Amino acid sequence: MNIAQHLSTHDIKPSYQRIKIYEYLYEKMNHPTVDVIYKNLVGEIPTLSKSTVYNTLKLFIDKGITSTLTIEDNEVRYDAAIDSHGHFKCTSCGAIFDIKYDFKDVAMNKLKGFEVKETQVHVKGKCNQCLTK
Amino acid sequence: MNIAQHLSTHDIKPSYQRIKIYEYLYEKMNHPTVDVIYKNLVGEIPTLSKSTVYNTLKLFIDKGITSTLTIEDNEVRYDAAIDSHGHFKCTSCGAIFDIKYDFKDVAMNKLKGFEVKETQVHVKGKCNQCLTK
DNA sequence: TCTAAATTTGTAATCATTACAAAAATAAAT
DNA sequence: ATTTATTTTTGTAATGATTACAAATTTAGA
Repeated sequence: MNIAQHLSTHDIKPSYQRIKIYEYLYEKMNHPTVDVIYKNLVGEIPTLSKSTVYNTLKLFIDKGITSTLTIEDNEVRYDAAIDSHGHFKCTSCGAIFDIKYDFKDVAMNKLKGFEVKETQVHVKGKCNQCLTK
Repeated sequence: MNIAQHLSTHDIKPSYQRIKIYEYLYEKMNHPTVDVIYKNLVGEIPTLSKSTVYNTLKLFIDKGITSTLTIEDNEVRYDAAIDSHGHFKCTSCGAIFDIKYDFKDVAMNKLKGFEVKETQVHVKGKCNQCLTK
């Protein structure tokens, strides 16, 4: 995928920092926190500021090409995927897995007459690998 | 329900503050933040400290009689209900509704061999009342 | 009543995030 | 090509929620 083009299409001027940040999100798909993004890019962009990371992610969210997940009370994570999917966090190794779910099955009985804009499904436990150790 | 007894049963000494805080959680069922709990009780308990609210909620969670939900990135809310249920937050009036869902329907395909400890379902949108205004 | 333990409280420290203004970079205009 | 305006980035300070911690208070036991 051409990232500069992707940004432009969504009304975001493709600056160097923005391209790098989106590239990181998109290629790693590791649901990073701001801090993780910053630490991984500051080597390549020595002048990078955390403010820029915050600003850029906020812009991405405004323009609809990034979403957030808050699976742990104290850390916001970012995701280049914006389709409805859930997340599993392994409490042992910390890894986060995407999970698919069918929203039709979730809670529709109670939500008659409500307008649903966004759903988040978060699951915690132990992953396959950690269990077999 | 006898709150002092409920606390005792769960290995929590029923101090005045603890009873009042649990009573608030249990009777209001309004998924309050720490700040909301504090502001609502400080009239009745003038010496109350926010530290006590934090300490007490942490204790309740440790002992398994309270759970948390983080439907908004920046505010942790508390719930005396500990059974698996989801939450809908109206982005217009701010009200939070409990919603039931059947976890069997959520994500089981991907989670083969995983050990699930906790699930959270968060939905945002507009509630019935706000839509008909 | 005295002593020890548990609980509560207030304040300071921490940490993520936001606000904001200056600096740097980019684009537009002459 | 130079100046001017606009956008983006950066660094620092401010904010706000939460945690750490030690002193004060309360409760329980001897």
